[in-house]
Amino acid sequence: MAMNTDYARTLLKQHGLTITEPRVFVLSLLRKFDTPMSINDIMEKSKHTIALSTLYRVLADLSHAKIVTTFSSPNQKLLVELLDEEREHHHHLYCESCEKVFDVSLGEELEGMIEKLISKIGETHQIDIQEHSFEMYGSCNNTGQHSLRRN
Amino acid sequence: MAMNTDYARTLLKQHGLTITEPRVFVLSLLRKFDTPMSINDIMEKSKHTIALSTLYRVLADLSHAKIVTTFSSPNQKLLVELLDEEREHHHHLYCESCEKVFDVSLGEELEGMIEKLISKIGETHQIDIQEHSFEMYGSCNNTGQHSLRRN
DNA sequence: TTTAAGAATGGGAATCATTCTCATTTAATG
DNA sequence: CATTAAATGAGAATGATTCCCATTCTTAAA
Repeated sequence: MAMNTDYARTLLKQHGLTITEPRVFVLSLLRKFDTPMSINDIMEKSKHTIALSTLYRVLADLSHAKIVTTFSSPNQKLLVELLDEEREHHHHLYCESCEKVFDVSLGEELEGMIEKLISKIGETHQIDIQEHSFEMYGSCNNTGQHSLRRN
Repeated sequence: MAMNTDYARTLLKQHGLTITEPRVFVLSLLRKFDTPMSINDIMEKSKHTIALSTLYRVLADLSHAKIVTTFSSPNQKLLVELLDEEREHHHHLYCESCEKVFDVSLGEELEGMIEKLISKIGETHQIDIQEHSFEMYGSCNNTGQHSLRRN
């Protein structure tokens, strides 16, 4: 899997993280597929050349540096996604039959309303609300069958 | 902890579930505190007289019967909440410093917009969206923590 | 370039939540 | 109260994540 590693190296440097093989691999992979990936996805793609414990540490580091975000799917699997500057604020739609995750943007109007609502709710509860997530769960017409793992 | 068990017994009967001590205890407890509770909360309140495996089974049963709902807090802890008919559709606000969970209603107008938006998104992605969740995360003072820990 | 010091890694053990197994107990029915 | 299926308790098994530590790699300075 020959990948261009410049993207990853630059990103790491920009965030003051040392450039190591596992970090570069993970970032390049996330960039290549440009979709949320699970621990297992990444392990498989690396052909298990990265230690599992290292992968967790790498994701924690990238997450703290705000290079990626992590969240969990309805079946509690950890998913990781790049957090580009250009990538706009979005939410997730899970298909529980084909097990895909789709990025969804709500659009300015609704996001604006939500923001306003959130600050009102924050005041009411005396809580500084830093984040919110909106997730949707559904199923496509692939009746209950899991799709073969995609590349 | 003397509790009135009529509520629980009636509820179980209504849903065709057998009336057993662990089920009655859990439902009475949820009713008494009327707030989302974790596995540990319930175990502590029961003074560990309920077996842990039983508690998981009871929650699974109650959940399938739609007597309760389960969801997880940002630190991946399972939370359980009663699902009354009267209890209106609501969302959750997590305070990550005091670790409380608040029920929040968005109000008719916004919920309506969201519903409309959801059906549009569903069409776009050819997915039948059955559920959605909207969650807010904040803190009442300033200490936060992520699910991926790194010291 | 070489090197020293700190940072990151690999591998495996430890931990934690959840599920499973099975022998025993209990609830519902008549 | 006897029968039968369902539920429970206890602990083992599983699976995900974190921890520990000896070894290796990165970086920055010499």
